[in-house]
Amino acid sequence: MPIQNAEIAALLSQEAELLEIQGANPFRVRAYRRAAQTIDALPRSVASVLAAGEDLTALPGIGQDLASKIAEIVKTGHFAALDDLKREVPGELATITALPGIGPKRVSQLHRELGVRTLDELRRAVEGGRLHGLKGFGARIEETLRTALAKPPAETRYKLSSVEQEVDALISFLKPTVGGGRIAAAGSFRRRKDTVGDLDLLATSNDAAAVGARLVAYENVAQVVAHGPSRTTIVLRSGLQVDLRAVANASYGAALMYFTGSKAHNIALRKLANDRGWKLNEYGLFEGERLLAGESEEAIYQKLGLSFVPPELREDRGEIALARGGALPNLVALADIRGDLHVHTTWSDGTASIEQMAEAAKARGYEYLAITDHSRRLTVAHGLDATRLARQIDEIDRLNAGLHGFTLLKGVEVDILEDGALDLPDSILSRLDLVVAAVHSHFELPREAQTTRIVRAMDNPHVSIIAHPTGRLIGQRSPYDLDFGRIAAAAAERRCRLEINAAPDRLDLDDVHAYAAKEAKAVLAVSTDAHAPTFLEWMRFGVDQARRGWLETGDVVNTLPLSKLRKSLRH
DNA sequence: GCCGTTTTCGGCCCGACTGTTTTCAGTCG
Repeated sequence: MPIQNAEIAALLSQEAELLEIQGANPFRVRAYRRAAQTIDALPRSVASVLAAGEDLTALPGIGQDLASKIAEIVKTGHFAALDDLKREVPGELATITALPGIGPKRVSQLHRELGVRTLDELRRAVEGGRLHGLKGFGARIEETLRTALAKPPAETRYKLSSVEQEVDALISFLKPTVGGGRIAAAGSFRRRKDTVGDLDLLATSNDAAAVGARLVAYENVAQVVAHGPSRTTIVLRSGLQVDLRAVANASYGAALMYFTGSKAHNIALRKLANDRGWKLNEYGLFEGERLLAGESEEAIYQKLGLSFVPPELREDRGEIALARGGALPNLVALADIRGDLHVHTTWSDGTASIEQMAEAAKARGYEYLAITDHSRRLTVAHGLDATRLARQIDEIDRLNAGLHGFTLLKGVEVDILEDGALDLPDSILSRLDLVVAAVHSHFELPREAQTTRIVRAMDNPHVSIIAHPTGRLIGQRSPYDLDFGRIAAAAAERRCRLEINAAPDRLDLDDVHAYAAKEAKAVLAVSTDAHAPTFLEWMRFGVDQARRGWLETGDVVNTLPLSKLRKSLRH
């Protein structure tokens, strides 16, 4: 099986780690990191890009040298330069740099002077008091190490939806200290990434120190990592790290921009500033000492000759070049969504009646709502057989007669069986307005079989949408093995839509896949998969991911008004 | 190692905080 992008990226990252420990040119290290990031976010597999005879040097941050190294990895499955490097620098040293307070310099020193190569050896060195007298290692660092070694920090990311609750609580807690100033969440949270590693808060206040002091006093603080006059870092009991930065009002935009990131986007912007002989930092855009812009992000982008880049696009995936030409996509927004095309009711495993779901959808200002209960194979969810589905169709017809300015669409979420056949006969599917098809079993099929299975399901002309196409559950279940390029191309050909499932623990497709789907000219549907009326609110999480995938209204089928949606569904 | 509407060589984002030091290196974001 061809090597996956994530594996290539991991090899490049390892190379960067070891080069850094070795003391290599930091820009060379960065080049490997950047290449790893580019490959990781690439919508198509590198193997298929190469197979198509395309040139990797077209990708940002990949030149001749890296292109040939990546080609070597794809061809042989090995990275000779990394293997060589591992002979000079033990690969396990990289695990030690993950400890707080220990970076490449100290790890290299530990290796050089104490022969430490692994976490275990480090633990023995600390316990044996062998760090005493080591230059640059004082009592505090030793204590930090002792703590970290006893309980290694788990690399966890938190679901966007759960961080959102924490943000609301923190902001209302800190609000009293900012006076007339502002407070906002930035970082990957503001970029609406599906998961958040740590939370970045920004405040403007006349009394910056007071904001930090208040954060340290927050009841859920488990640890204060750093606490200075303008920056405070704490860890909450939940394990979530919170970084607070306070600046003056005149720097709000610059600080928001800096703290929103991404890091790669910032570096690219600062380089643009440099090219003009200016300097960009979290306090503003400067020509010498003179402030050119700083209070708003808009003004800074404008000065740099760019249109405003929505936070969701700030990943250095080509957005800066487009912003220079004023050619950024006009991203889909929550207000563009006219209905939900995937919800459940008490007819299967939902908790509310069709009427209650319709009521909630109407209250959201929707024009339509598709009722898509499970099919018979999903017995645990009381899936519908053809007979019950026929009764539900009659029930919806009856309800529609009493509704005004709002329409219930007749649908189903039909199981895709192991061989790609559907769980209900065409005779009943043909009576529906739309058919959502989904994989709920046999997640372990090999890539070829899984891909063919889903393409076969799309071969059925009744199938309108493939639900949660990769099957991932964030933090719980990996996506099943798929050739997503084939899925997206097949969807485009058959005019079958691919879903962005907005449920916070799915967000499936994710941003990168959504982008790839658009590239393949497939159309998407953003749906909540709500099993209760309140969960219709999840739509915004789906729209967030759609925006991160560069989608515009034309890419999302449920931005269409009802009449056009109906035409589209008929093909 | 990458990259060029000043450049194919010489740059490469920038600052806060900590700890261990007496002026700064390392780490982090």
